[in-house]
Amino acid sequence: MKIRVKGIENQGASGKTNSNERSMEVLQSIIENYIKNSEPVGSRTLSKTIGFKLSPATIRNIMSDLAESGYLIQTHTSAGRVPTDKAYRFYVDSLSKKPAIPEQIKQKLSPVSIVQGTPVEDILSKAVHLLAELTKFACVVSTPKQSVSRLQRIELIKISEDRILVILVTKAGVVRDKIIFVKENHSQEFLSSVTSFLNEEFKNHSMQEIREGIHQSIVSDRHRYHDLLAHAVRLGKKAFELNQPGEMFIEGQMNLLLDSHFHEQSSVKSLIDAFEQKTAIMKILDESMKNKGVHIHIGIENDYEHLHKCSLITASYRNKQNVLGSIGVVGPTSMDYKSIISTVEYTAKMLSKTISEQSYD
Amino acid sequence: MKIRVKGIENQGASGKTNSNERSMEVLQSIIENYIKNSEPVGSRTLSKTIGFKLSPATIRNIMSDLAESGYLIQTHTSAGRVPTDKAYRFYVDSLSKKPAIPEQIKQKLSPVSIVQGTPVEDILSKAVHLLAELTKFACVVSTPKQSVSRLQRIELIKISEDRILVILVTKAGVVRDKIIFVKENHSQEFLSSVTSFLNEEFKNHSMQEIREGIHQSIVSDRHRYHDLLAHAVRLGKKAFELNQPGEMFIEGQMNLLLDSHFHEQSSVKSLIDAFEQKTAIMKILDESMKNKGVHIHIGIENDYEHLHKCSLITASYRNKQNVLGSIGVVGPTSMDYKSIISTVEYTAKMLSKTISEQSYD
DNA sequence: TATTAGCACTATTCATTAATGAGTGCTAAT
DNA sequence: ATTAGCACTCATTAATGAATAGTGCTAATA
Repeated sequence: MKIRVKGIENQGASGKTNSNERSMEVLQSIIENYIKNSEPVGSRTLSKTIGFKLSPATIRNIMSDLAESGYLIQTHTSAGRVPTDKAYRFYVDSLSKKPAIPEQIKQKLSPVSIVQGTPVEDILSKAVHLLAELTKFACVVSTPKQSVSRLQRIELIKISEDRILVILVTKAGVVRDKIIFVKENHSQEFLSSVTSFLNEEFKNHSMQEIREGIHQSIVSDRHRYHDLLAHAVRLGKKAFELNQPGEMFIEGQMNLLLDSHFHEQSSVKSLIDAFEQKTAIMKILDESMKNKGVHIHIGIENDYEHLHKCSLITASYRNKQNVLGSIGVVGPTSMDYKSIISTVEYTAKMLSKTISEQSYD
Repeated sequence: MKIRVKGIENQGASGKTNSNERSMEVLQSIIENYIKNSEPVGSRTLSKTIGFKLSPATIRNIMSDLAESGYLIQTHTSAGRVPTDKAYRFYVDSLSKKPAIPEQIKQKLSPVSIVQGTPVEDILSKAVHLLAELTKFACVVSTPKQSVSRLQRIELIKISEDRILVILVTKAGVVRDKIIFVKENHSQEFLSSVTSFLNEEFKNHSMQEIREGIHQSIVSDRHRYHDLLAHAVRLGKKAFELNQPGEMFIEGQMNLLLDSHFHEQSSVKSLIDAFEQKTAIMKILDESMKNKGVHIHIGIENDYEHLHKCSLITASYRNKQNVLGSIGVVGPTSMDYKSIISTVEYTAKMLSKTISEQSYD
């Protein structure tokens, strides 16, 4: 039986790091070649692209090993090799220095291009649009979670006898509205006093805290306030109740169709499903908020089956106080990770900067 | 030279309405057949589907005439015939009685399924989502134009020394916000008095009127109000300045990809462009607000070249007072007009009903 | 001992060809 | 006016074979 150093994995077992490093380099070349041309790469081609430092035969041997270790697959006997998700993971993990952002992209993403006073939603929408334009893939951005954002101001506006318009303004600059229905016919003056009570009491608290704290207020402070203010708290409870699920903007879905990797009928159908019920992507965006930096989900790593042929690159954005949401790219597993990663990262950074400038504190 | 009754067009010229009616029926059958199967329809097939009332040969003659009059084309010599946009126009115009809406659709679109107190944007988004689900095409809806909608309430909230958050609530139930920048450091009390002045002055007026009238106020009323209120009007002017361009929600773009008619690379590219720069579709939606009922734009009738392979079915929605916007479907020219038309119509109706119930008057 | 050249083998792709079939247009018969 | 019949056209399909790109293995080589 022939003994061979088997690619990257068992570098510990065999002392020979040399042949191993070479395997890694070959794998990297294969991946970059495939990313560039979207075609299975063969030994001869590869030998050429690395400048004939290794003969096709040698490369074949290495490739064979890499295939055995699960980094490459062949679509058929006489075809070249294609990187697996495992290969992409290796590739991404071994990426160290990020490429410089092209000046053109920098300019497009410059926060200057956003008019002062623009609502946060519009900024997000613009950012995700730009990202889609730059990456030529589908892009998503999640709107700031209400629960974490801090109250800047609440307004209660009487609309009719039994309807009150609630407007919540958060420090992040997000305005949410909702109508609540009430049995009592409160006067606008009464509502105004409730408003100032709620503002005094809860300004700068997060929605989460408010929702949890408001019941306490009722209990502990009941004796302090007269009956009217008990009413007020009940009203406030209703007002803060709106726990909006958190939205998501999608842009450039159609870009994916131009990509050769999604030409097969089946994967198109998958993508449609994935975007249709947005929960899976939303979950990934949420997850991305928990840690700093860029997050990368490659193909099969995604829990959601319909995304098995996609990779997602996400990064969170924030204002001075809090992480607010995430922005990201959805593309084929063979996307150009190097440039996409840095584009997403830069976009998120600019987005954070812009929003921080617009934030109310 | 052979003389023949040439299809539908010259029915005035030849007294023989009989053969003409038959042409129409044949054309109708061809269209419906094509809509159903998306395949060129031949004389034999058609003879079968209409129950052998006419022989293939006769049908061939009729078809030949229809082709000459521009209602049918052949993709190649030995293929069946395909309806032209002109044919669809004829077909649509001759549609009279609408089919009953299936109970299932009625249920899905029932306004009951919308929670009370939902912001208008959310209602629109839900409606367009449902429409896309029902029609399996791409659907669009335009948000209420600000200019026509009437002011319910304006609020000015001090955010920082130089920033004021303006919130406009319209009678249609739309809430818009914007930050304005000011040089003077106004107190919140001052802003409150400005707020009540503006509310008193402009409640129930359309944004359009307000924008036009506010300058007059400055001129004519300057002597009536002291200096402080002149300030107020200037502030108001800035506040009402925001003439948001009117947005559009798109849903189900991906549905179009599943449609066989858009499989060719070129038409996909066209569609992407069409949805990318939304102005063309927006224009059609705007146009649709001017008249009641369902509007139909078939293929080549669209001004915008990228939409030449699409038909748009639109209908406006309204509250009790005003027409607010339009909702519509974008699909292939060979869509099932009968059912799509009635679905769009019904959706618009339900949407109007829902919004009217939510409206603030 | 690692590398490489050489060769047999395999599977795809591409162009060519031929058969099939759907459909038309025309002419003559009804 | 309608229809049957027939020649003709063109797309689609399947089959064939040549060209091509690739592998795996073995033996020669540095």
